[in-house]
Amino acid sequence: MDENYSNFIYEIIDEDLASGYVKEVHTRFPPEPNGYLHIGSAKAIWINAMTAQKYGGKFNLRYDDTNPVKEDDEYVQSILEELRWLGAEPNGGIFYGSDYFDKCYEFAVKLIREGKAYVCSLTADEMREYRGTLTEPGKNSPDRERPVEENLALFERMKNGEFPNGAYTLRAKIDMSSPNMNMRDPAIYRILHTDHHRQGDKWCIYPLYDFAHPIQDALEGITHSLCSIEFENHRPLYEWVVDNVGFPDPKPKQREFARLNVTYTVMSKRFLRQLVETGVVDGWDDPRMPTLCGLRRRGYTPSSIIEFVKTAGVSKADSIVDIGLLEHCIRDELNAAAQRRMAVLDPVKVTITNYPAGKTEYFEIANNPNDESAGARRVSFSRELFIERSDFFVTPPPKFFRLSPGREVRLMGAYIIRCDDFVLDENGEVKEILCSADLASGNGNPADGRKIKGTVHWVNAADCAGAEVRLYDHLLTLEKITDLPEDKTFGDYVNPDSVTAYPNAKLEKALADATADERFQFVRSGYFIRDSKDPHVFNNIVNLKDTWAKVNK
RNA sequence: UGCGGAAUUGUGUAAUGGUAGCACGACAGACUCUGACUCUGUUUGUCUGGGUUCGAAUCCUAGUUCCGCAACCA
Repeated sequence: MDENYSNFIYEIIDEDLASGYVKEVHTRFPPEPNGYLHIGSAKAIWINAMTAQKYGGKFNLRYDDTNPVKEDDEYVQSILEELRWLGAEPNGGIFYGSDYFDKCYEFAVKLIREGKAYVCSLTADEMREYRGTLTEPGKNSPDRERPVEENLALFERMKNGEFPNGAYTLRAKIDMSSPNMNMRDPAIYRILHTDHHRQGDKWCIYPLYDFAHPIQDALEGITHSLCSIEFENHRPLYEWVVDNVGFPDPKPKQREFARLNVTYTVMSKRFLRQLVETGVVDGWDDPRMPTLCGLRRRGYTPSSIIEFVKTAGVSKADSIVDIGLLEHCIRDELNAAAQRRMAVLDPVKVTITNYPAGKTEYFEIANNPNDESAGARRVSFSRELFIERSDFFVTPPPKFFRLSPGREVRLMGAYIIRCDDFVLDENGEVKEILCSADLASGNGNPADGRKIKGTVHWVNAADCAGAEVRLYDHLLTLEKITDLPEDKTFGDYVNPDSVTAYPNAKLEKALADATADERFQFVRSGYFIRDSKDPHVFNNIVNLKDTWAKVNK
């Protein structure tokens, strides 16, 4: 990797390498399979995968599946697919946290033997009470000094299923008066009589994140465990586990970076799930979702997402990156690579009065003006066409240089036409525009050398029967990201314009020149269709099917 | 009121004692078979107050603001 995205992460790695503490850098991406990956996940993936790549090391995928009540196989496959789609092949292997349950159990027993863990009978409420508060120290559990033999016996009985959920926990014996709440004798095992998506009913006790994660990292030989900032307070506990379980050097080291936030959307799986479950969106891959599968359907390429994450950068400061940057990244790429198609979204009829009825001719139009190798396509032309309603003004505003009475404009790739007249309907709306074409100039430049300032896109009316286009407007727009009152659902915070636009967005008369009967998803000239100050927004339409085929080889 | 983080232009991010740079956006101009793309140019920033220093975004000091932590979630 050529980019220096974060010195504060490289620093420790460079040191470890220089001192010889670490021979080969090994990172991991540890998603909990409890939902679909989103663009925030892409940041974590990129940081871990690219760090490994930069140092010529390894990168693991590890499903962090230690909580069977929240996880599901449904998500396991999608996570791997999306990792690969992003190009982050886990060259260090694919693992499951739950495959280390035996080891975790063994290490827990070891801690008990050494007097570093004890079985506690406090209820959840009592434990909270004993823990103290942010400003007051906690107090020791009455079970804290339970003899080792007793702890061992009790823990084994926990494992054997002799107790109901919540009856006991196994706790690390650290310091109930630590200013870091995570160090106040954290629970490391709990009883949970629930089948595991992978382990079935083998276990009824499950290790908690703070215990399982450092063990998983150490067992896989992870040298640098890069995670998001909310785990920074957990780092001392992470190190406590690694040290006290007694892993040999090089021990894994945790370092943290700020999560990715993007304007007008949220990453929280809890919220995203709510959108799916309440039917606000069609599913996790709804094009308005910030999930990777949603972005993929919307036409984002993996490279554009990586580019976005890379450009947004890495730091430890809270920030919200403008969605405009994401759009810039895809525009930049599609502008160079995507094939153009013309489509008229809000059509008004144009009749070429000096063109013979019944005649059809074809123009060759470049698929991508920036890329000759993309070739050209044949586009049919006849007496009746449609153009964009916004490309014609009866009384043009200043600096408008498209069509209006008496003015000339270029039909893209075809004739120059002049508006001679127009017909209004009973509501005073323009119903038809009557034009004459400069047939002598054809699709070339005018013979007399006059300059034609405007160019508009168009479609042959004959091609339009039955064409259907589906538009996906913005990503979900939210007014508030964090303050969600109890009595409100997530849907209450969705911009109604964005939501209602969706089911109504099938445009009956949308037209595509090349394959009029196919359904397209649209990107305009490499530009996503979204709110824009420019009225002339629907220009060249990118055929995403082709783009996908190209990008996904 | 405890602990741990973080504050650089509209947004994001560089610069570890030596000209505050880059990207996105915005604005202006050129170009153009779309006004897009491209090209050129411009504007705006070191949270605050002290201090050290020839020189401070950077070091010291006192504040301010924001984020995270009191699950048997991750």
